[in-house]
Amino acid sequence: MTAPTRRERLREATVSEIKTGARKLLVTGGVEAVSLRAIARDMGMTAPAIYRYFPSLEALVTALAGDLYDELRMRLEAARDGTGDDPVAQLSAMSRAFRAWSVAHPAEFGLIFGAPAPGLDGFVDDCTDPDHPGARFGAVFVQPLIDLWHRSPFPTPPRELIERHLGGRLEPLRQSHGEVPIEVAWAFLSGWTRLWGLVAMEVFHQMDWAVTDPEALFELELTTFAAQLAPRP
Amino acid sequence: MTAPTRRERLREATVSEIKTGARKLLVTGGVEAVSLRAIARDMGMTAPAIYRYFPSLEALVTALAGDLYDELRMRLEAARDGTGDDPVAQLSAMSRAFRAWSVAHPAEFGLIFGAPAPGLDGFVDDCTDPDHPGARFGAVFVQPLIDLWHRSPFPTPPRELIERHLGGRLEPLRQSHGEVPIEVAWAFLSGWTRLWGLVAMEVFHQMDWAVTDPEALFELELTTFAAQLAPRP
DNA sequence: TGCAATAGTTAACGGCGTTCACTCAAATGA
DNA sequence: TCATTTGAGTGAACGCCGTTAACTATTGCA
Repeated sequence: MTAPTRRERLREATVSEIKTGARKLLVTGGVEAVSLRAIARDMGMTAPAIYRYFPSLEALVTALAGDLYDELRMRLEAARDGTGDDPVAQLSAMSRAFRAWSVAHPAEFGLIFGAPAPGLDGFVDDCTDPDHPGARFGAVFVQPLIDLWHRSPFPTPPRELIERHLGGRLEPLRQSHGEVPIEVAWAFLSGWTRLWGLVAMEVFHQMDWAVTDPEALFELELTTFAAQLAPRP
Repeated sequence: MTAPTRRERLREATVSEIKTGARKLLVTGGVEAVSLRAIARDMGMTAPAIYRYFPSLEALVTALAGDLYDELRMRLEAARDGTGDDPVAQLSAMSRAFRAWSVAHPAEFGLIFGAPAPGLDGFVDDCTDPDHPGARFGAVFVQPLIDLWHRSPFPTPPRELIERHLGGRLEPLRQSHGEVPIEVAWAFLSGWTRLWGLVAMEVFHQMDWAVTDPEALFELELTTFAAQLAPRP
C-alpha cells in the first residue's frame, strides 16, 4: 500500500469529474441524455478521451449506478444511526429516508431501480455477489429485522406456509447473512417489496391519476406496516 | 358513421404494420432499440415515410404504450370473467394474469410501468383522464373491490386514520368511479402498490439476489393478501 | 379531364458511440 | 542527463440515429 502517485491523483480527479458530469446530465435530461460527447464538451475535452477512463458509455453508467447505490445506502445508515435502538423506529426512519432520497432524485432512482437497460443486465445479475453495491444496499434492512425478531417476534404467515413456498429458495439471502430465520426472510421480502413498490409508483408517476398527495399515502402505509410489526398479541 | 374508404383501410394497415415492427424491436432490443429507421427498413420503406403516420418517434412509442395497456387490461378482464363471481377469487385471478403477462413481456412491462422516458411524461400525466388507457387499466381492479366491500367488508386501518391521511386527496380516483368508499380507495391503492411492486421487482430483476423462485414468493404474498381480504372476524 | 390530397422518395443537418492513427507531455530508468 | 516508454488527449472517420425540406408519383374526386 503505497501513496498514490501524482498521475494516480490526476486520474482519480478526472474520473470523478466525468462521473459528476454524467450525473448532471442524468439529472437534467434523464438517462438517455447521458452521452460521452456531452460530458466531454462540458469538460473541455473530446469524447474519445473518456475511453482512457471507461471502456464504454455503458460501463460509465454502470459505475455511476454503483455510486448511487452507495450514496443511498449511506443515507439509510445515517437515518438508522440517528434513531434510537428500537428496530421498528429504525426501519421507519430508513423507509422515510429511502422515500426522501428517491423523490428528491427521481432520475437516479430510475437508473438503479427502474427497468434495466438491455446492456445493464450484467450489472443487476451480479447482485448475487454480496459485495455488489445493490446487495450491500438491500442488506441494510435485514439486520434491524433480525434484531426485532429476536426481541419480540412479529406476526407472520404460518411457518409451514412460508416453508412450503420459499423453502429452499432463499439461499442467496441467507448466504449473505448467515442465520436468517425464515420468518425474517419473508418479512424482508414482503416489506422491501411494499416499500419499493410504493416509492417507485410515486417516482414513476404511476399513481398521479388516483392520489394527489403521495406522501400522505406513504405515511399511512408506513403506519399500518409498522403496526403489523408489533409483537403478536 | 360511414364505411372506411379504401385509403383509410390501407392507412390503417400501414399504421398497424408500423406498430408491429416497433413492438418487435422493443421485444428484441428494449425500448432504445426502437428506431424509425429500423422499422422502415424492416418494412421496405424509408424512415421519413413514417412521419405520414406518426409525428415523431415518441408519439409512436406512446401509441404503442396505449395499445399495451389495452392488451393487458383485456387479459385481466378475461381472467376475471373466467372466474366465478367471488370478488376475492376474481382479484386473485387478475393478479395472476397480471404477473403472467408481465413476466412473459418484460420489455412491454418496462415501457408502460418502468421509469417514464423524459418525453413520455405527457403520456403518464394525462392518466388523470379516465379515458386514458392507463386509467382504464387501473379501474379494472376497483369494481371487484367495491363488490367485495359491499358483500363483506374487509379489515382496513381505522377510518379516521385513512381520512386524516387521504381525506381530500383521492378526488381523481373517486371521480372515475363515483361512490367509492374511502376504505375501498385505500384497499385499492395499498393492494395495487403491493401487486405492482412485487411484479415489477421480479421483472426488473431486483430480487434475483435474494430469491431463486419469484413465482413462489408471488403465490405466498397472494395467499396472505387474499387472507387479509377475508371478512373481519 | 384536371385538380388536390396523399404516400412515398432522396438529400441533408446535427447528434450519437466507437475506432484508429497520431501528437505531445510526463514519468522512468540507465 | 538523456533516451525511452507510458499515458492523456486530439482529429478524422464510420455507421448509426431523429428530423426537416424539397420533390415525385399516385390516388381519389369534382
